Amino acid sequence: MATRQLWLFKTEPAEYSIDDLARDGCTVWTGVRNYQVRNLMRDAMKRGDEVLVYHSSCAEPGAVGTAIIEGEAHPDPSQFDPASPYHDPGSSPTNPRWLAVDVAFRTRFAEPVTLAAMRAMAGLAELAILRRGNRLSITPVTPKEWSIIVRLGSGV
DNA sequence: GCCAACGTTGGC
DNA sequence: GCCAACGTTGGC
Repeated sequence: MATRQLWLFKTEPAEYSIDDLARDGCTVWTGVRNYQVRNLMRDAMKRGDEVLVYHSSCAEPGAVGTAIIEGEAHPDPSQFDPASPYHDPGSSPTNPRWLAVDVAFRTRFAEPVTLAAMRAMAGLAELAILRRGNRLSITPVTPKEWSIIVRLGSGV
């Protein structure tokens, strides 16, 4: 079995929250419009990779649960939809510019792991989203970081 | 290819 | 709403 990779996905809960994902069970993670993130999805993300779901741009930013990648990256349908805020008139179905992955709900943390709590953990000093100026909506997570955050989320 | 202007992100 | 940080755009 290939090595399992771990990721952190940011989402604005006003737009799509962990509760929405729990309700839907599975969703197409659309709207990535950054080339670095697209390349991560295309080149590094695999079925079975696990995801920390993080709420950003909200009253209490933090990690709120986990999910799993259901398959390889595929063209993001929202880029072709003129009614979508993610519509990209410069992209065409024969040469799609943007990709999406399918993500399935796994767990909702008993306690949200707030940004402040993560900053307070020495073991998370290198976590990508805590680094100054980080703006990527998807970043890799190490197994050690994953276990710290999941343990905090379990309320232990 | 440089780089200034502009737009976006996201915490506070 | 402010602002730092960074990506993208477009004139040259």
